[in-house]
Amino acid sequence: MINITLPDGSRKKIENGSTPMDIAKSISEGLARNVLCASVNGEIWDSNRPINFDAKIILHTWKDKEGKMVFWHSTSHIMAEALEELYPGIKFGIGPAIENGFYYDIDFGKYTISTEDLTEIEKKMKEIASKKVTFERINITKKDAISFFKRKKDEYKLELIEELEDGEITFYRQNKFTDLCKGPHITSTGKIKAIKLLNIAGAYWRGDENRKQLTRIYGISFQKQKDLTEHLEMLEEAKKRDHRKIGKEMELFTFSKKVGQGLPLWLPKGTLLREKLENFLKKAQTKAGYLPVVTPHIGNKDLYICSGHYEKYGVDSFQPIKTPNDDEEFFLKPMNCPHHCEIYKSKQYSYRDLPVRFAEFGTVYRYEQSGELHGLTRVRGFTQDDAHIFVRPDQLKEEFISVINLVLYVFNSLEFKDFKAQISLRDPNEKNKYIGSDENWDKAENAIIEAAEEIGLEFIKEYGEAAFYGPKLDFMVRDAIGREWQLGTIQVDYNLPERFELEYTGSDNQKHRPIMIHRAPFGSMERFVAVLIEHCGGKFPLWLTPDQIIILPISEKYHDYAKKVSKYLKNYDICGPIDTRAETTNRKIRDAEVSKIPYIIIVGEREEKEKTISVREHGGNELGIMSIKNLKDIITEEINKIIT
RNA sequence: GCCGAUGUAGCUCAGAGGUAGAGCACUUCCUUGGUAAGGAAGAGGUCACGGGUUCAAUUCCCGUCAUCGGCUCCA
Repeated sequence: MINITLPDGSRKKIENGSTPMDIAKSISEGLARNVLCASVNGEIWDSNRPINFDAKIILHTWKDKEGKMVFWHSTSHIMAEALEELYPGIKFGIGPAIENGFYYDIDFGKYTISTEDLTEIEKKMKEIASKKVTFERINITKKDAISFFKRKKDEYKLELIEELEDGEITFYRQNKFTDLCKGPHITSTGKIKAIKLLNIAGAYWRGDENRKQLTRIYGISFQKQKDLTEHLEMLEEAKKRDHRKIGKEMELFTFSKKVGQGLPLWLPKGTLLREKLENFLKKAQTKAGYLPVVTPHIGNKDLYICSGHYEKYGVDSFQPIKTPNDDEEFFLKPMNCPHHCEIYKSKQYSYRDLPVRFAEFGTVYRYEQSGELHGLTRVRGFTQDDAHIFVRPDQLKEEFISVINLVLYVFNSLEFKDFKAQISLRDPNEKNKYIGSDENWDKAENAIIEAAEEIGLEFIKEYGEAAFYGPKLDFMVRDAIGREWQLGTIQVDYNLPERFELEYTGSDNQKHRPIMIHRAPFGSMERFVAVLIEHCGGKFPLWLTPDQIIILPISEKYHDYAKKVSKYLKNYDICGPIDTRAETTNRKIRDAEVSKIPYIIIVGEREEKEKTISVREHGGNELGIMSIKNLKDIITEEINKIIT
């Protein structure tokens, strides 16, 4: 007999060699039906694999990430089997589960494959799944494993095996398909009831661009058809909310081949939206003691040699702009911090002056690889809502806390309710990758962690994700349809103050070095607007939307009255067009609804006579006849609720 | 940058070796309307760009550029 402990702390004695499935059955039939895999002393485990030692057991179902991952991983094996049947002789790379589904990297050799083929592969997969066979775990010696894949002439698997220790190698087999795999897998292929292959892409073998590019097929699977339908609907919804599509429809921004790839052009409506965001943050920053600064778009080469960026990013990233006569070299600025350091240096500071906070909506330019550009989320010229804060070491934690609070204020105001924080720390094994002393790194990392803990911010730690000059705290927000985006960032930097020899005079009358905090709550205006568009599907909150109202005169006779209404509202910064087309009212209403304007104002004979307006909210809710002042009050009150 | 796909009117897209079509939008006219598409007419395209094959290329081939899906990268 062995002892097992369940997550609720309860203990059970079971027969040596029992499986997680046996344990599930002893709890309930329902659980046994749903269990997909288990954690055994923290190791992920097949539900039909015997346990012969005392262990802590967690049973995983579809509800757990582990359950889904195993389910999807098993589906990728089924895809591989289907592919091998359809395209004999192909070779396999790796086929893991990912956040939403699975993929397999395949060397198709002589075959070419396109999206049209996916339907047939799916069909084959369903056929295989419906056979309800088990995934069989096979322990195999390294020698036998090698000879197996030598027979298959699969150099990719052979390469993987080479790196494994003899004795720890396992194969998994379902039907005729056998794969190198450490598992675990679900018990029966029959659990996979709904499969969808999503797309095909190229992927380098082992992520190395110097090695062969394999064909990657992405897919997802579910236990119920209904779940697949829902997932596909979510993808549809994401497509509808795509900021590139909405940006075009709502005339927010555009791109031009002539201007250049990755260089967004903000249209009037987009600019209005962006300026509202900027003003909102400026106001909050003023309250928090930030000082506005403005710096030019280029900087002398010496500036970047001093900052160390030139050395780090080198001639590849920095193409010089040369002055005609005296041979000076300038660079488009890829970040604002060196400029801000020089602003700091322009005067002397006492310890009483700190923290000093310089804020600038600074536009920067970075050469992103052409294949990486994507709408507004990845561009070559963008504006950071940047600020650099210079603090004394004893102020670091406190200032970090107030920056976190500012970021949280921004997210709350913009209805991003669901977010998490990631603290990026050094890779403890590769400390030489970073600049700055060990001691400073420790201090900075601890300050961030303590600050986050102090205000009760939930966070995860990621080792090896820090910038080369310091640790950071990034915010990931979850949007309305569940996707995660990285937005705001706060970074501690001991490096630049050192390189720029920044100083303040302490109470001891000695020179001391400040610490610098880089921070950007939005990250970049471009990226943030993109995420905001997708979060709200183009239906912006009232205080941000470029047009809050649209006025629809019933006929031409009421155009003058419409203009009066518009003028009145404009006095209170309530803006929007008048639809003067010779169209029916129904038509104008429809178009106004499609354009997502929050308030539709209809004026005709009655309204003109009574000096009123008829108001309808976006979505169809009629507010009825009211005075113009009444609507003004409704709108200003709603806006004031957010912007306090 | 790499692999693959795509590029036709302002937008969404159809089409074919013999120099182009729809819907929406736009303009004009008729209609003067009451809470999600009134009617008619018109205008609008070197078919991304540059080569090649051909009697003939927007269509086939090659290259370039851009976009999309990934990979790699990201101060």
